[in-house]
Amino acid sequence: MNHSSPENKQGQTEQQFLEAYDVSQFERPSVTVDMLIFTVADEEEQNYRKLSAKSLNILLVKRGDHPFIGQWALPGGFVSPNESLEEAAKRELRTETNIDNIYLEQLYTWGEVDRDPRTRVISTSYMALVNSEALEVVAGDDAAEAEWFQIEDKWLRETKTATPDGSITEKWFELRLQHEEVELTATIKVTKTVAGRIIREHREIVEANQIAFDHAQIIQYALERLRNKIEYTDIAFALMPELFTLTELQQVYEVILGKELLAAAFRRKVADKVIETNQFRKHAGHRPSKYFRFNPEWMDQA
Amino acid sequence: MNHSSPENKQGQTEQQFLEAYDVSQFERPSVTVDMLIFTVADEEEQNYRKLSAKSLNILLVKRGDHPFIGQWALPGGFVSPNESLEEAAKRELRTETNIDNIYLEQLYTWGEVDRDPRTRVISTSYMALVNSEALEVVAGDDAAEAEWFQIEDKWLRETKTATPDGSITEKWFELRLQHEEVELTATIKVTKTVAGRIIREHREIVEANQIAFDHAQIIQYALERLRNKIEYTDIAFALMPELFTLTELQQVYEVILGKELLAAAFRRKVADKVIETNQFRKHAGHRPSKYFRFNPEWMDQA
DNA sequence: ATAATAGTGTCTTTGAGACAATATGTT
DNA sequence: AACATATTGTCTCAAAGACACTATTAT
Repeated sequence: MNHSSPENKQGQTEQQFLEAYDVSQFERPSVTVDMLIFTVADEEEQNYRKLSAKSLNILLVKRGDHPFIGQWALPGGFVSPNESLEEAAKRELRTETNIDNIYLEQLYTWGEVDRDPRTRVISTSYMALVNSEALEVVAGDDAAEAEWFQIEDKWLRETKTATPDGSITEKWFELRLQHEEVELTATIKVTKTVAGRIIREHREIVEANQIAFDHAQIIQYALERLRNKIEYTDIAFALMPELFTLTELQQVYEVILGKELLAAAFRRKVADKVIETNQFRKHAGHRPSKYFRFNPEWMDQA
Repeated sequence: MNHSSPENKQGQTEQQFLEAYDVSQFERPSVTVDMLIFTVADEEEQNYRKLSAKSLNILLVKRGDHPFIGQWALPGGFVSPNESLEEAAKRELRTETNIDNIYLEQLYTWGEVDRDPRTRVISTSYMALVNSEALEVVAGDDAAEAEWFQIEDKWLRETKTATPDGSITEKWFELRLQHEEVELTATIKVTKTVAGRIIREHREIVEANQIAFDHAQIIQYALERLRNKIEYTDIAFALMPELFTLTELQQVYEVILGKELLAAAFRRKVADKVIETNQFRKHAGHRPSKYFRFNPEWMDQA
């Protein structure tokens, strides 16, 4: 990359320009990262031989200061001047989970002017997926309380209105986050506008109980992304331990998609993505199931 | 949302806290938006009865000042304190195209520490799609030169290396942007790492000629997103004029996907998404083709 | 008449859904 | 033996790919 010799209209070379550049000439917002750390966990054990159900969980921290004091929020923090966004995300992840090498993906950047009452804050959200065995490793040295909340994202209702050149579809979802006795809820409205050939989507919090900032909205967005991506990528395996049965894998798909799948078709679909081992999950009160591992040779659309 | 009464450890109510909040306590980066404005245009007319080929184009502006003076960059600018990210993107769009109601989607936020030599700049990129009829409406009052560059994204080569618990796949792409006599090129390396069950992707500029900042990388990322999304959403129609023939629609898919499609299958696939009109495209030296329009009632996975 | 595209019919292949049938350790 | 799940086989249906065939204009 050569960009040295020429001068600008003020007759400055690039070096002169950069030396004279006044960093403070524009007002700048604060920038933070928010972490959506998901895992799939077993729910309480049932009667003696049934399989335990799975649930999708997200890590939240209790706010110890204003604003939204006492409410629950996504873990996160400010991006320092000398670290990239992704480095900041990884740093937050380490602080919260002590786990290092896990799936991390940038989700979206939230930039509404008044999303934080303190000052202008622009926040980039990252989604991390950790496998259920890591679930115990909660919260590092951080003073804040951190807990796993069980997620339920319930479709409530939908309206569709005609407009001159298209339509507006509004969908309401109820997000319910639960940890022991604590239950957080929020209602989110997703608006899809078709005008001419142009489709737009907009997300908005109708009501939030004990969920800080716009985080209910962010969580609901992440859930939708997760549901989409699990269908055409291999992220599901990031939620699995090293060895797993195909039924466990299927349960993970089911809890994320929110619907039941047929075992036969499911097994056909994942057949290429897993490698059979010769170990078995035993002592379960029924036929033992074979353990599989992820097949790293598998490549989507290779 | 109630968050009023309680006090924090310093005994402040929320109101007291907010009044005392020192905005300047953290160093803050600059935040910008970068616009990826795409359109599909006819290439020069061929011999008397052949169809004209289509090409994918992107709008770039020539830099009039350091850094990267004289090179070409994505249009964009700083986000002001009183506008949201999306508002900033729309404002930039208006400045560059004078078009208002077009497809706009947030793509990704780029946060490497040294991506701008002036100061720490975090940039959120937005992708806009404009229909070919709007192509003439280039560059508003902005002093900068703005031009449409024809895009070619060529796969160069690929290497795959085994690691203890997975593999590393590197793909090289050559991005070539052309406007009349001006030709910009860049080589981008996309690295896909499989380690255990975790897959990561990383993008990096190997070499860039006359493309400013990390913008070659951003463009290549946008192209990949565009290729993906055209397969499972209706964004293609945002690139079409009000009325279009099915062959034109197919050409748009082909130029974005970079491969030829079979007409019969293509027509079946889009059949539900379009509405037949009774107008025809004539005087073409061959059988006239029927004009269609987008069917706004169509809903993916309704 | 001919070039060149528009548009349809149909055979094959592939993959998903449905569901029946078989297999097997634990209590 | 009975339970509860594991695993496979097969029929059906829908969508995609391949390709041949028919239709229609301007020159």
